Amino acid sequence: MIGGAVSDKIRVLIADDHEMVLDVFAMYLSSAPDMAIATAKTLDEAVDHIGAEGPYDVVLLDLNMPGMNGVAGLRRAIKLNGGKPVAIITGNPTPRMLDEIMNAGSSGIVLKTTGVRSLANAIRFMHAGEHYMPLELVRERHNAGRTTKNGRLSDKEMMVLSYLAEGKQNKEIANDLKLAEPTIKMHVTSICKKLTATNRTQAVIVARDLGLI
Amino acid sequence: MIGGAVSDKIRVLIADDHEMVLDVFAMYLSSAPDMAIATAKTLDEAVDHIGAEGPYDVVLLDLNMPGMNGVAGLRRAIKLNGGKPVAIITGNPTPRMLDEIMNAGSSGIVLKTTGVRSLANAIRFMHAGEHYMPLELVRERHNAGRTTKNGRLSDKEMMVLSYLAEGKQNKEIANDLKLAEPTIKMHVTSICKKLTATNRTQAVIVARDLGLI
DNA sequence: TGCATGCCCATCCGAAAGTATGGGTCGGCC
DNA sequence: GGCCGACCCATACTTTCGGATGGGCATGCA
Repeated sequence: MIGGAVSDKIRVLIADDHEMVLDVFAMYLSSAPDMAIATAKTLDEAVDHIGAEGPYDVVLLDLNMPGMNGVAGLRRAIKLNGGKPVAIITGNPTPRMLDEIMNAGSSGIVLKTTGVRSLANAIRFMHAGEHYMPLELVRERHNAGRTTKNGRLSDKEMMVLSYLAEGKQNKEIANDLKLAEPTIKMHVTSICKKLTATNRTQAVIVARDLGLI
Repeated sequence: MIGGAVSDKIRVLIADDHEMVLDVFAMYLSSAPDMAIATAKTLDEAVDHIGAEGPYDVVLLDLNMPGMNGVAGLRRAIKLNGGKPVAIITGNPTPRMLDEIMNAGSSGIVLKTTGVRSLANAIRFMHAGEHYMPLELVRERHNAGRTTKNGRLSDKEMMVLSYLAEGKQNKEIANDLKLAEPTIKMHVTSICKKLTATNRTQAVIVARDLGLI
């Protein structure tokens, strides 16, 4: 902490629909004397807080909260908070989600798996203008999951899989990727084998359950 | 509480990969003088605990924890805990998950959205041999979600949708439901319309995102 | 050098999916 | 009674999928 009046607390807003998580935040962080905590249970509540109290020094949003709609809610909050840091707090983010979160302009990601102790440090870090991301995420960013018992998915296969996960059909995928349709079919076949799925729909289901997408 | 020596504490085991959640449990429940809390971060850890310490009076398991594999891990824990109550703790369970959890023989479901205060009561309740389930779940059990902007899904449609979500094909579904294949096709078409999906794969995706399944 | 692997493409085929049309029963509701 | 909606079925058609076969090209490794 660099000097400053006692009243210069970091104003933190935390929003999560898991009231238990909110409880622990309030409990633990109220013992950190340099922060003032506000909480919300939906994105709309959080937005109201920001509207009424002005931008917070740090905003933490749960990704699966009502009103979030994936990164759409994140973007909304970032716009509202006037340039001050907005971060995501979540459990097991998929690689895809990580990309979207960081591309949306988030100041960082806090994992619920990391314990409360590191949270105060993460908040101060982001308040200082840094981007916070746990090491294990950075390391596994590219190679997360993708290894299955039947071999690992190649880059192209991951690419095709992400289109499958949107319900696209082979012709569309071929157009988007500038490839021929048979090539896409081949990739889909390969993906299904590696995921032990019998068709594209099952492949998407398995991939989701595995956190591949 | 029915009499008993002071040393007759309820032995509780809580397993969740969100260390934050574990923290709050330890913090809050240690102030409940009639309980002794143990924690774990994976199903295997929890199993080890049970193996070493014998069955716990109440076991709480996170559904999305490493090693759980849906209800499979729940069944494993129930078998191990020798008839004493095993419950699930989770965020936003889908109707489908609720069915599976209760059919697997769980003693109840605790929502992370309900705050810590009710947790101690839930534990004592289940320790007394009762089945615990939050009211909002009981009420919305049958009618959860299913209403979309294009109308609500009928019972038959929900049934077919659940098969779609397993990647089954029309012929299989027809056999299982003792219906003709064209009928299934009709239902699938109807489902896709109501979910604004262009094919079965997309239907499964939006249904999942909506928590319909 | 040979060989495996990943990537790309073409053609062909049968099966499945999706769409359309038409017709039937049942129950609830005005 | 007439109407509507949910459910059931059949036939027929087009598109898409999944699988198989066969070929070419580049990379890297033994």
